[in-house]
Amino acid sequence: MLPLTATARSAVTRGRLLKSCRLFNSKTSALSVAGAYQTHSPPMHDIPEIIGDRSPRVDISTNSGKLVILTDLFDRPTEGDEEVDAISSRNRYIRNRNHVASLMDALVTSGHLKRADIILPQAHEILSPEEFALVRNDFLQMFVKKDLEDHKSVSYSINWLQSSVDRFPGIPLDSKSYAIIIATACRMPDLLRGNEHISDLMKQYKKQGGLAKDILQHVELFTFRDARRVAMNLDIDEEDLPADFRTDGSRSASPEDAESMSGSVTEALSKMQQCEAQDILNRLPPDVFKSGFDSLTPVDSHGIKLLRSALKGVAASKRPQLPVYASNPDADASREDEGFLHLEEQLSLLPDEDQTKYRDAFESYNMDRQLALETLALESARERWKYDYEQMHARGEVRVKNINHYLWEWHTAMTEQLQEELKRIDLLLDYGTGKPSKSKTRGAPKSAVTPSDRARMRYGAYLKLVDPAKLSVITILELLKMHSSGGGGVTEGIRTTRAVLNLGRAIEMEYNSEQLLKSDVVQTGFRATKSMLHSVPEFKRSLAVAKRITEGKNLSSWRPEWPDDIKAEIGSTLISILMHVARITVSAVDPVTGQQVSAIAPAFTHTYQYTGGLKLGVLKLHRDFVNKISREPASAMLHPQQLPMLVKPKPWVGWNEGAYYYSKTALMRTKDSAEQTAYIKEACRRNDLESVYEGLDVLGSAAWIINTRVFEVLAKVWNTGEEFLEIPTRYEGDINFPLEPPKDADPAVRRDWARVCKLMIHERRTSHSQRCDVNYKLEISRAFLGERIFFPHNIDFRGRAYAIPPHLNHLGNDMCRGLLMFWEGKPLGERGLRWLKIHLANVCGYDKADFQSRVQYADDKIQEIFDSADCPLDGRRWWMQASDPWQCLAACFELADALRSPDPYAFRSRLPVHQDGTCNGLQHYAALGGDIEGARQVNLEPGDKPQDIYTHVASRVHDYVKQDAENGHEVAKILVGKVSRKVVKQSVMTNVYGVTYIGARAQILGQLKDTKQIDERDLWRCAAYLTTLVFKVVRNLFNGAHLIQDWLAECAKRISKSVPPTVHSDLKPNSSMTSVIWTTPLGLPVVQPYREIVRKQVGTNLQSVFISDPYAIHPVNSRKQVTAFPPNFIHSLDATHMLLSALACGRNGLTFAAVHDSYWTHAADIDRMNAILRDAFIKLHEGDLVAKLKEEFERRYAGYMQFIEIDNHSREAKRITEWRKELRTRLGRKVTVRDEIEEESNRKELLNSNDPIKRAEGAAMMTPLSIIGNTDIEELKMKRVYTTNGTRNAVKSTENESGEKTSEEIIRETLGIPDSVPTERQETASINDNLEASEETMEEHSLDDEVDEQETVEDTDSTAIGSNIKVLKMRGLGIFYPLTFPPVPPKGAFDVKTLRNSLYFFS
Amino acid sequence: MKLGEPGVLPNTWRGAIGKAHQRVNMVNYEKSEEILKYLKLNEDYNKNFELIDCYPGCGVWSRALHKHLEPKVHVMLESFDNYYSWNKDGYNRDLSASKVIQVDPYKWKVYNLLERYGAYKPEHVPFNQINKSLLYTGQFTTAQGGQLLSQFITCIAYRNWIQKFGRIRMLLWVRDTAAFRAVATPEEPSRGKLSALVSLFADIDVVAASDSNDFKRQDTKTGKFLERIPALRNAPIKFSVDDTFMKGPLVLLDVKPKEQREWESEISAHEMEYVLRNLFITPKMQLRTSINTLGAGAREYFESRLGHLYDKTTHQLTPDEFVEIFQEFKVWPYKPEHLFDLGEDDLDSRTKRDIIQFI
DNA sequence: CCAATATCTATTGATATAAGTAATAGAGAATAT
DNA sequence: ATATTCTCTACCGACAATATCAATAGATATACA
Repeated sequence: MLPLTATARSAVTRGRLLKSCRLFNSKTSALSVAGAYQTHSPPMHDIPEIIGDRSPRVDISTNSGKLVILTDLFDRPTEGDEEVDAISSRNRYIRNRNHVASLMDALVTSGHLKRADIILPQAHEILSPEEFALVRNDFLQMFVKKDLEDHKSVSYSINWLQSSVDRFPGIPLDSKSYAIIIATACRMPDLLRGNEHISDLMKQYKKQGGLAKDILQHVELFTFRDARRVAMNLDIDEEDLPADFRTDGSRSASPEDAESMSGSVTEALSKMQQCEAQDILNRLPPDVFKSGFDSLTPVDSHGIKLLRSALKGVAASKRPQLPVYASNPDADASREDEGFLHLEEQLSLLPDEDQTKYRDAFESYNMDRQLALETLALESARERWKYDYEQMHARGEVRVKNINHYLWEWHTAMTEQLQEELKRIDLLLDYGTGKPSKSKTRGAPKSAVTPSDRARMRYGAYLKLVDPAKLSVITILELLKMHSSGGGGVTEGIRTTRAVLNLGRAIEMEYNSEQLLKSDVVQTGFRATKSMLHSVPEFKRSLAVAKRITEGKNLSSWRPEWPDDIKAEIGSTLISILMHVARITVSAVDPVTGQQVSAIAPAFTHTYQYTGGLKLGVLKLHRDFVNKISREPASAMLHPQQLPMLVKPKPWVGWNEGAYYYSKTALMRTKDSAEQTAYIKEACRRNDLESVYEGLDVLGSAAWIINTRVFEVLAKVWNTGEEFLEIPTRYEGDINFPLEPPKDADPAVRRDWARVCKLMIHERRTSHSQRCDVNYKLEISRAFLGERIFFPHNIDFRGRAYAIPPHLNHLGNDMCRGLLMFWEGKPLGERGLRWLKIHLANVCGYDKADFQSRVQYADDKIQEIFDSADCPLDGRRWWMQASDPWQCLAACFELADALRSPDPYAFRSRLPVHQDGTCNGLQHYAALGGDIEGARQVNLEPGDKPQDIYTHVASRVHDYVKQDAENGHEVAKILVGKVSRKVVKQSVMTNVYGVTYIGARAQILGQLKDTKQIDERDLWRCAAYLTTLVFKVVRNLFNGAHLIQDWLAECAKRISKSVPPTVHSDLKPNSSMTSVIWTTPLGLPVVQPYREIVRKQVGTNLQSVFISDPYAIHPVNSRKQVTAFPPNFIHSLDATHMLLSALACGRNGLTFAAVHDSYWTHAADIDRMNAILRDAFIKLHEGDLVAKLKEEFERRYAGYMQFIEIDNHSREAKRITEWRKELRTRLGRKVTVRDEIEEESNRKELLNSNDPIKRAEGAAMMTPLSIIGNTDIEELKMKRVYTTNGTRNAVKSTENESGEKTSEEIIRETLGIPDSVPTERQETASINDNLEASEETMEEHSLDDEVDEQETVEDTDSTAIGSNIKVLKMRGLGIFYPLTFPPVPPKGAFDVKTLRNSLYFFS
Repeated sequence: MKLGEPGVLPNTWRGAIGKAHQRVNMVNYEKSEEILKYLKLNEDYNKNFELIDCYPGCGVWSRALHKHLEPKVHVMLESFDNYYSWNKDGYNRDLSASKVIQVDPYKWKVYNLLERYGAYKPEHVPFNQINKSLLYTGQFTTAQGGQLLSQFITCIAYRNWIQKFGRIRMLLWVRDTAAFRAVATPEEPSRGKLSALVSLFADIDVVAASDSNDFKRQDTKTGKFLERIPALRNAPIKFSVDDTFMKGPLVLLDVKPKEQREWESEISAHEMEYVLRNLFITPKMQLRTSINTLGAGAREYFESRLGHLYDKTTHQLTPDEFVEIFQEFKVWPYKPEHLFDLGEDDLDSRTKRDIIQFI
């Protein structure tokens, strides 16, 4: 048992939240990848305290001896495979531990014990003994419960128990197994028989060597009374009883009390919880409203109402919503929406006592509502559908059904269908097997079990875990959500694979939440017990129970993730059922009669697309329904999972403990990588992530509120259905396709026509998606209007933080950001007002001037600002021209309010003000490299005004262009005066991410095209030319950065091609298993997940889907490892910087939010935040991070072998070759990588032995390494040979038409037709004419220019850096050599501390 | 003179050929003559016709064809430098009334231009008879051959491209991998969309094929269809790998477009493609099931009209039955709003804007 | 009860699918010679 | 072992080709009305 984590947390007051969370302690399950990690302890780097005196020490030293190094990741799959093979069962669909464990869980939980019993042997073979013991006990518990129910006895269970010993040798029954039965035996009506059983079992257990008291140790199973009975029955000494069952004098529980506790503890406690809830309900309002907060009343305290109105569920007093947004909510509603905020504002007028009281009540109230939000949202959606349905029927309006009407119909039909399905599953699971049927044919009987029935037996148990009505609601909501959020790369509809997997996952989540809730009941029960049963020993016991259950939960109920194929089967089953029942009325024009006809059609269709000749399954929603969606508000289509929270998120305490209270959320968004998961779990287990947790908690505890005024403007605009900023027009009706070309039109014409049509479809679909997205955002905003909301955060695998709720969060686009502001207001003060103005200038895009100018900018525009604030839509709409219009509008509101308030400095501002890193990636690079020039360019160095790197690069590039132009460079001439900031910006930015020449050129091409200043025919050459220049300039400017980038890449290359010292399977020569892993200064292990993707086909109800087995470990994709490492490393640093800043801000009482490299806080606190974030950056970079990284690599990959090539003409190479030949003859077979490495490790073992003879033996042994001996490996390594001019392209590309002549030229020439253009050219009049014409002119032009180009390109070498120097690669002899890393590039003279005074570092 | 022997074509070509190295060529003149005799082409095409000859390559087939039929116009379209000059200035320099043009017959535009500049001027002949004023041949023996074959067939369905002049017969050299898809009949394993289209719009014959024995022993997959597909195995004329340059499996297909039938005027080939494409996604499923891929509610709607076909699998459907389905589909009120296959639309914003502007 | 066998099923691996290739260029990996 | 061809081309949030068939391995019932 580990000590409780998170206890040493800082002063952040979490009140009861924290208390309850501690119970959710994280334990790495015994089943996770075993952590045979090595711990070295190099000297600790003494890191001085960070930021502010109130800050406790945060250890940001990377290498302080706490690396998580997991070495046995690769062993397991191999063993597992063997095990699976050993099973050799036809029912091999049970593939892995996860599968069998989850299946057992499902079968047991759903009560299909017979089937579970059949599966059990397989579990026995696949699972480890510990795992199996847990699974068996789970089974036993359910079995004995049934036994008691059915036979009023436990004798069957005892029989089963006995046989179990023989059936599963090697896995003795543990104390819990006995405890389970004994505890149940206590409840047998026949007390005597019960006692017999108890003593028999006890005897047996003792015979097995167990102690009686161990049995009673399982306090969660026994009631107080039963425990006493057992003890009495067996003459167990009082002292041997667990403390919980001792009578220590204070016992006062009446028999009734005790009786009420019998039966399942959980049930009883849940009863109590209800009491408590009732109690809260009764007690709360008077408490809350005592001080005259009557306006709170409309939002009653029973969370559900809020939930309903929030999710537009049934509010009995309200008329159903019109299918448009009320753009100006009526006064009442408005009051209601703003209720909490107004109250909060007036709070300061009250005595402290009342304030505290109010706050407590408010938290408690929100806690309840959060519970409701997380647990009842599905019902709420359903209620809403039902309500709409009934309303329409009551009014007789059934001709045109609205969405909710349909959804209700589907839901009811689907639920019914599902129940049928579940009945069938029941039958199959209970009787489907072991019932021999007869047949006349030889061989296996033609059983009545169809293939689909067999499938049912696979997934049925899982399906039974969630209530059918819930299944149906989830299915509908999930599909609608996926439909609107873009189907995963398909233009129309949803990828089937995505749909089935997501849906399967959603069901699993629901099940897990329910289970969690059940166990949570115990906790809340505990709270109730505390208040109600103070002196009863039962209380103590329940405390122990609660503790045991919550602690044990992680251990005993290893709730394994459902395998993907199961998810797919469940998802596809549900979808097929929905597809079967979901119907809508559609109408169309009969092409023959011309009449309007209508019919009932399925709402969903399953079709396919071909992409590149490969099939792709797609689910489509009927277009009539799609139209409905874009017309009607998203109302009850909101997916209730992962909404913003009403209370502070549960603090993070483990790899899946944090954020929401009633569902598990992963701390890290992993990419289905077992490796990543293993590392993060291990790091959590070792409490390495306290700082990360705390940082995320700070981000999560920022309270937000919807900016009502922005919301109103948005809603108004939305309702017009017109295009507005990024909101596209609402299209309805069919797309107006261009006329199909005549049948005999040229294939090219036809192709172009099809392209145009497809594009129009694409456009339409995109704008629909966008509108849906806005719709969702609006709907969420609307639901939470006036509420204090929180965004729980988690991290990606590099540590960057993201808000979990999708659609609406502050990381979203301009609109999302405009809609959100801080809940808490802080008086601006003088500085705050200034920052507010600067912020306004920033969001207008005026962010490249110095601060004073930005302030001036805001002052100058003050009339516009007022106008925008006063009449956002009816005025001059100045805000709309801003680069971030919605945020600008919000800023206008805020600034106008502030300035107009009697005392602007006292104005309580809620608007988050941003400080953005100026090219943050380069900032980190510059700091890493101590690169003075680079540091200046990205404002690490103090300056009077901000440096804009993009402008700078553009001007340097332009200098070159001018110079070349003067020298007669034709392309340069074209470009003079046309190299703008915008043209180079993207490429400079992406340079940090390792953009290639080709990629950058494409970007520049696009930008050039946009300027429209350059002739089409020159675009390519210009882009190519500019790209080389941009690369050159950037490399010069950030030389230090590039050295580091190269160093990082080189390390990644070596690592990803290295092999661990112990190779367990023969590798293909080029496949390596080592991914790049490093630890951020905050202790987060980052594992690059890039591996070869291996997917298999899995059949489902709809189609077969192609999914990967996430538990298989595949060779790394070393290319991806290499190219992604530099950016990932930098991102892991910027994430660290952000979390450090968050930590410090949190501890200093600032509200803090961040979008990676944009940090937000109240205007008034910007100065403090600026100091904090600078300090954090300095602390981060004070140590030599690159050197530390190298150290870490050297430790982490100690003993790894890298594949290098040495000069095969060297003496050593020749000897190695001979040695290999020798080895080959010795082994009598081909030498593998493994052989060679084994030889080497043998040698090492001998050398390290204590036995001198062995040592001598080792010394005498020959391996490639011993051959190389002390020779400098760098000398032996193949050198890159640079030669001028590659011959590569000389031979290539002769297949093209000769020269650059157009086909037309050639044809004319060959046919001897004069150049005069014939006049009969107009003959093909169609949409093609334009196309063709333009094509031709283009080609003619390029022909004209061709001569020039050849000349100019040849003799301008000023720009062609290295373009005709090719690396000639020669193959050497490959050997394995201990992995080493190149020396880190020398660090420049820049002192990172100087940035403390840099105003524009973040600005 | 026999090509393909060392020395006749310089070995250096191999390395220098680039993509053209994939092109397998018929280089046995006698064999070519044998094929031509078997085809009895001279009954239909004698002197007074034009010949479009794509990728003559080594030029042996072209030469044999030319000598055998003596077309009044012989247009050779050869994009690859070496092959081009080989034909123009070398091996085929003496052919009368012939032009070697260095353009890529892969490109549709080329045909427009050739027509515009009068490289060939075929007569328009009604669709009730084969147009004997034009013959189309070529060696489409790269990996793209299959694509071209498929598109040529589609062109027959649309009666566009050269097929707009009438029913133009085509002698197409393709690889076995391309040929076998086109020649399958209902219920044959390789029956698919292409062969369905072929059987609707053309009579196709395997005239000659490589001898499958030449490819048997190789562990590579090359040429295995020669063995597996009866139509190829039983080709009237067999030739050996030694008859080819670049030694690969080769099949000569004789494609004769069918006459235009009445239903063709009602049904857009676009719709036919859609129906075929979707039905052949699940070739072994009954129409009852597969018809649902045609659009929402298809099964229910067509039950009364096509129910008699519902038990058949797509794989079993005959051309006539397809026509029946086309015709019903044509008048289906609830057909999808468009019939495009939206796959492969990685249209970036630039192209998008261009095209939008164009509209 | 066993043995042998016929028959059935699940699993796995292989193969085909569609159908314009609009361009660019250089390194690294994979495959063929 | 060396040469040629094939592939991919910026990071993260946000993963996904499918139908069909042949071969094979494993399970299970068989001789009755």
